[in-house]
Amino acid sequence: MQSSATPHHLQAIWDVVSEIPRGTISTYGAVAELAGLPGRARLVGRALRIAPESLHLPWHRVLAAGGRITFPSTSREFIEQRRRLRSEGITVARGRVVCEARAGRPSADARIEQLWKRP
DNA sequence: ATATTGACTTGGC
DNA sequence: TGCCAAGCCAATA
Repeated sequence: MQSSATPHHLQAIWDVVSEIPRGTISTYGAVAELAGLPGRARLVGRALRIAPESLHLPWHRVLAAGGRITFPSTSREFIEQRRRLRSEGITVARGRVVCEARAGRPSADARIEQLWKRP
């Protein structure tokens, strides 16, 4: 039997993130909840940090509460995340996603809508 | 075994 | 807007 090296909760988090549609965004907290781990946003951050490159997760679509990018504004990660978001048509200003950019995806299915809960 | 850290969140001032 | 304290908890030191 396989005593998996990857804990169940990490896999659950990666699964949720992999389902975030292109052009839409979510938050660490929301992902944690959908993964069945309410209140454990930090674990989501960690899960993304150690995620195997081979999974090609859309990590840039996961933001901190309020649509903020959590990396230092001068860091390579910050620049890269902002670049990827913009390439999907999402507006980013002052380190955060602009409201209109979040709401502009009414077509997303119900499950995905739960990802973004703060207006 | 104890202390600190961190890709977080919420509430309060 | 911003800083701080709590709550969160696996990984590091």
